[in-house]
Amino acid sequence: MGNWLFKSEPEVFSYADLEGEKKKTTHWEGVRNYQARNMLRDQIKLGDRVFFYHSNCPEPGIVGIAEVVKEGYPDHTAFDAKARYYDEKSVADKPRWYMVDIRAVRALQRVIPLSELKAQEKLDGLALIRRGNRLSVLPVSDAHWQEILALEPVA
DNA sequence: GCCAACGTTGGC
DNA sequence: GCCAACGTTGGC
Repeated sequence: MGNWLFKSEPEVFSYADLEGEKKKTTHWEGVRNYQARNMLRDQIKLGDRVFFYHSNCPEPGIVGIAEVVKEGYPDHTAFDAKARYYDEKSVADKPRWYMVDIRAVRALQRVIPLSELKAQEKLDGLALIRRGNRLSVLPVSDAHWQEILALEPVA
């Protein structure tokens, strides 16, 4: 089973928004980066776990857990000329962009802030805290997943 | 294929 | 708002 971290700007789509969706499920649309696309299309599998991360906000950090309920399929929002994520170079018979569906599992008891993740020696190598990594979809190793969850309990 | 210009991400 | 770190684009 794979572990991932998905970034979202809470002003655009927050973890609470995910919980408010029908069946607490959404399609992870709008990823327009080839590395992230490859993960969505090829590597992210049904049942994989996802940390939901809030970026570009007062307290960036991990706020919840979701799971993959549908594997990679074409991101149809790229086909719609009126949609925010329209890409004229992606067409239905040769889609350029992919997405998966995720469902909310639970909110964390507290936000685990980026600053705290950075301070953990045990999380060395975590893609999120490697210099300059701006991908919105990132892998998380089993060991790192466990280490992060171990940070959750409130003292 | 190189590389400068430009746009975006996202922490601070 | 600033700016570092990328990714993309397009001229050559």
